[in-house]
Amino acid sequence: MSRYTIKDIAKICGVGTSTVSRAINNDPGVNEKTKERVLEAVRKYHYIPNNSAVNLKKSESNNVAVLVKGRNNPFFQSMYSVFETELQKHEYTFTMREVGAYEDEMRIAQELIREKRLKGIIFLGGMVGDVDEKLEHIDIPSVLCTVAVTMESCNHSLVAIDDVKESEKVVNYLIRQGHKKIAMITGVRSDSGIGALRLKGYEKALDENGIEFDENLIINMDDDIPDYSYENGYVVTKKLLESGHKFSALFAASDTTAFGAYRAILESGKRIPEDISVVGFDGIDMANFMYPSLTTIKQPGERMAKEAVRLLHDEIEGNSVVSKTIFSADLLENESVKNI
Amino acid sequence: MSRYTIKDIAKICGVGTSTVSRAINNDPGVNEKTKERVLEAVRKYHYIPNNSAVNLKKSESNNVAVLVKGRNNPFFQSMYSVFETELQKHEYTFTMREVGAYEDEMRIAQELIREKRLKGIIFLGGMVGDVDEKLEHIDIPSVLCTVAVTMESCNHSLVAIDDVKESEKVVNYLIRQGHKKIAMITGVRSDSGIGALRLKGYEKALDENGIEFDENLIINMDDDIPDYSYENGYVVTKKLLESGHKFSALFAASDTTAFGAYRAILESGKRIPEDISVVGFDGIDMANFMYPSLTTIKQPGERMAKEAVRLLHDEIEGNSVVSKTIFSADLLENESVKNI
DNA sequence: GTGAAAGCGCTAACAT
DNA sequence: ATGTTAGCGCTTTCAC
Repeated sequence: MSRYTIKDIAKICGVGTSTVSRAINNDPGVNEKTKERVLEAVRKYHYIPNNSAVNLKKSESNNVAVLVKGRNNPFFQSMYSVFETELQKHEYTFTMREVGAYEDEMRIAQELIREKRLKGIIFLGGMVGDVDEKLEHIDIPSVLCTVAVTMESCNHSLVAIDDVKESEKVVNYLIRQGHKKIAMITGVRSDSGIGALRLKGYEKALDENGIEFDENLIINMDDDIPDYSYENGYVVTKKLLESGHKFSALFAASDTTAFGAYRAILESGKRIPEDISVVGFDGIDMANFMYPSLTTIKQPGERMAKEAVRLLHDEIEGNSVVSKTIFSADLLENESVKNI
Repeated sequence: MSRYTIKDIAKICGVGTSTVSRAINNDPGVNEKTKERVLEAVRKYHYIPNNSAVNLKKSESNNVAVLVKGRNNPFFQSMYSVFETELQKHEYTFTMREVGAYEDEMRIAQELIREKRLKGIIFLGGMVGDVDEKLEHIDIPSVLCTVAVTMESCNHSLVAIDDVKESEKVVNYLIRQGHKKIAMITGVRSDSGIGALRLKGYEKALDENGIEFDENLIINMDDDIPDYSYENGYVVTKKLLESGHKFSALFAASDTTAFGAYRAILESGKRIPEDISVVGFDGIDMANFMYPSLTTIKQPGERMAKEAVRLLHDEIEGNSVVSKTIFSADLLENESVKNI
């Protein structure tokens, strides 16, 4: 079965290629009848344009790409449909591209920019380190979304929450509920992203309340297991419980980690929240269906995605160049914390 | 900041474009020195080839695409890295493309075939209805993976499990444990995919054991909520509990649904498995960290992905045309079932 | 070992 | 309203 090109269709219909092109792309100045004839041939022979040729030819497009690092992050899942809807509202077509842990997101971004003649790009997740340097060669409007950078360290458009502040918030909440011995599961030892920021918030909260920092209650995720996984939360919590160090509350750096922690705690015969209170971070769907439901910090994923599109659009339209939006996240008070 | 093309680099280096092309693509017949010179310019000016042009020009590639319907299905998550590794082993480069619920997967497949000059394509998930008709215009080797088709109804390469048989297996297990009043959460009313197949297995198991089918114990997922979501499992289980119909065991059509069901059951004051036994289907990671851990049917995701690649490779190499592999899934006996 | 040139399939002037 | 044609940026003969 052979593949038809625009030339074939033109020949079949006895018209020029440009007429076929116009008919396909709904160009106004085409006779209704010829148009119908062309479209019928298109259907009949299952002609599908070659996007490589289209992209190559067009000097510009309305494509916007969303580049995701850590596609399986459940927190991102609430954002995908929002990106899609919002970009469509602004008449952009969009491409979602996942970048693997091993891949160079900047390289991929560059390839995409050329290949699809992107108008703009949104980076979702990832992107630690010197952001400005990394983005140096991205010569189209771009917005960072949900990346672990601090305001100051970055000279690009940005949508995020203040991980330090929010983590401080939830730990303060625990303290208000009477907890003093608060354990924390933070990122792997080498982590410099959200794990580190959330740990910083934890430390600040303790400090403000005159509670002494106890290294024994800080536990890093296991390097040999995917970080922020259920299993990691389970394994390290189990280790913590076995260590014998006492604590009345546990702050997990993510809801998924908290889920693993639940299992470890319950398995050890302890109850949540009667014996140990637990809080998470992210506010993913799962938190509400855990039993007891998980008290956590809920990031406003939908609003963040929407704002990222808005900033990108502004930048594309030239209305502004660099602007940052830091959202405040809400404490979602569920059942996993006991007032002692 | 301007974008460099191969011509620019050629000019800068004082060579022809073909030399640049050869240098970039590691063509053997290039003088080491010129090659070095070219690559340095490439680095210096951040030249990145335009993939559209590359794809357009090349008459064939080693690209294989994996087209996923329902990317967020957690069961698929264990498969992605396997596809990647296995395809790489066979020297294929691979593209993962998600197709939205609203999108026409066949259209996208066709576009991809032309755009990337695909050698083969794997369809992961989706694909209900008349598969043969849908695939009629896919003129490259293709393999269906984890789709809800029955062996007979499809004349294409296929990797799957037998949903009916496996569901029968888990229900039989419940019956062996002494359960007679077994409720089931199945797909939405209009579902003709896995929900329907798994329901059929349930019916068969009951039938074989002379247990009367009780319509009151079958509950469809709610149309107004994403199917197979936690929430759907929660909502319908709650409804079932409130209906007052008695049952000692609950079979949820997926692990995620079972997770929602857990919450509904526990919230109602009942215990798992003492009061109600629960089983799921899929065998995703989560099942092992639920409390109690969920007894379920574990689909061999990794092996299925591997086999899909093998079949595709065979087909590409012309060793075979159509072959089907039906894997058997294992009953994962965890803690959520009580012997009564 | 290297360059010139043809052409992949399409769109968009520019003609007519 | 429609056809002709020049490239988009690259790879790949084919000469040298």
